[in-house]
Amino acid sequence: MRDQTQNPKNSGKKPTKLRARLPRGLADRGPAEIAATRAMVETIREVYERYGFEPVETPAFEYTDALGKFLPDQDRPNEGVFSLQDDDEQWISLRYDLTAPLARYVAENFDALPKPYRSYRFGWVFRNEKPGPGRFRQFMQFDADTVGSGSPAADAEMCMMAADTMEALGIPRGSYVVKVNNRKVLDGVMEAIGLGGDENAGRRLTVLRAIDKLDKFPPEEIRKLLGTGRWDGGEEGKGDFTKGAGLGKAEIDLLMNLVAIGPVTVMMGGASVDTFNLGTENAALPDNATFLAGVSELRAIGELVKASGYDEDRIRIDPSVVRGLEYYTGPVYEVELLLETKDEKGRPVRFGSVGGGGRYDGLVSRFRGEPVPATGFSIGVSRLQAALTLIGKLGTRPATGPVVVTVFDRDRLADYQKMVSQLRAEDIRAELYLGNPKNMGNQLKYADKRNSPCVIIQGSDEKNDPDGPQVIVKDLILGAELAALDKDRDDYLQRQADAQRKVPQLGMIDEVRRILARHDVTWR
RNA sequence: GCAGUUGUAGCUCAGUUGGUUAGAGCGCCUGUCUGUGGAACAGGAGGUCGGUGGUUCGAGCCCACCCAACUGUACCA
Repeated sequence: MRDQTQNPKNSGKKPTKLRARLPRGLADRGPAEIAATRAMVETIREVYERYGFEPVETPAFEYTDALGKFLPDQDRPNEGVFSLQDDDEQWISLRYDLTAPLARYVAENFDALPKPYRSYRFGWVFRNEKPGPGRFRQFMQFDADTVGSGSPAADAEMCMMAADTMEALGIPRGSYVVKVNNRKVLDGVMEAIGLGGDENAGRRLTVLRAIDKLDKFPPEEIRKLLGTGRWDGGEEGKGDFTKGAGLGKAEIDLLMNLVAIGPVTVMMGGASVDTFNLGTENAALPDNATFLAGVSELRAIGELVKASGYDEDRIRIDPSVVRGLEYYTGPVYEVELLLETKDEKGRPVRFGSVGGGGRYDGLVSRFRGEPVPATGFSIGVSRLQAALTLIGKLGTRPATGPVVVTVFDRDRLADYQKMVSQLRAEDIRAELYLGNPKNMGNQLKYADKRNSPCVIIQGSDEKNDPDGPQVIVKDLILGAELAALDKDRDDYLQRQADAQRKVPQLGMIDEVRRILARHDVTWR
């Protein structure tokens, strides 16, 4: 190749630029999102503190075996989680939730902690899965857990706190619901229809997965999943086939009856065996010990929340709630947003679950020889934030930028810098224009992009004003409104006068304050 | 993972039956503008046409494979 500078156009190979790009399922976050997250986290934190929980944080990495079932095998060490091998060849993984690390922390510090131990924490968690709309490979959760109490009061408290948190975040009563179920209820029913025992563990899992999809598919599709299986192409042989649980019609009827009351209000405090719609087929069920234990635990929770004044408009029993399949052992809860809205294409969007939790009595015990009951609740901060933004509960208005002091005469930089300092001393966000000051237009464009409330200008005319040094304070927000306005003469002239005022330099701070107050700018 | 759809400028998209040097709008940069952003006008930068190979005198267009994104589905502690 010859001299490339002579013919840059046809010289062929340009040095290949590195393409700036982000791995899929991850997202950058700008000032508006960061501010929104901060506000949400602070609100949630206040509620959790009020309930007596204290903060504790654990790192993003844990030994893989401490996280649970994912012991990486050689072929797919990163299935589901992000894992890597440490110097000493031990596998460590990025946490995929905040519960398993807490269990490790509690077990490791068991003797020093007060029991029951009540703590909260928020942070990023990571899942190596296919991302989708609203599903990321890094997202934020906010958890609260009570370790060392098997009392239904601990579970009831989680439900009430979930409800309080939703309302603190501005979601009106009736626009959310905390749904409560007990794993033992479904386990008991499955035992009663002959799915008990280790040899049926796989089928039980299939049943739970099918029931968990009730909010996604109509009942007839769920029946297919409970029976022989389902084609996702809509008809036989089309698309992917999901193998079913292989249940007969009578068993499917029983399960569907039980679960069908899902959306129906069940009186809290009145939960009994009769509450559950079991049909007439299976008289043996009310004798099943697991089922009865589940019902009795639900009743206990129901009575507690009822006594505290939380009615069915906030907390309900819903036998269709399944939640995580791995470690929940008893009560499970789920917070669902009932709001609907439209996406940018006008299609209805349902937010569904924005949080959940349950009792995980086995998780801490794994590390210790003794039983350690625990219950916890987790809010999907990222998902809830997306929902709140969409329904307009979180401001999407970009944060107001700093006051920009423009540079008119290059050799008077020191004067301008001094003005900046004066503003900062008064707790006003301010900065000197640091770009090329050759014309005023560029400086105003910059301030405009920064969302500045106003700019300060001082040229020689103002500096040498017969009435003493003056500055021009230009209100950019008002100026923007002015540009959009229809020309109603008097109004226009009045606003124009307000939008840019010449004031004595000594009155600069006051004038800036006036503008900040006019537009309600606080930078908080 | 499986299935379907789609890949052309930073963004949204044109691009004829395969035919010279691939276009538009918006955005970006520069100038008109050594005293004013959101306006106007003029100019400019920016493309391995997702990648590789093939068919052809000739491929953005046809074929094969690969990659990525989107949608559904599976998994989801």
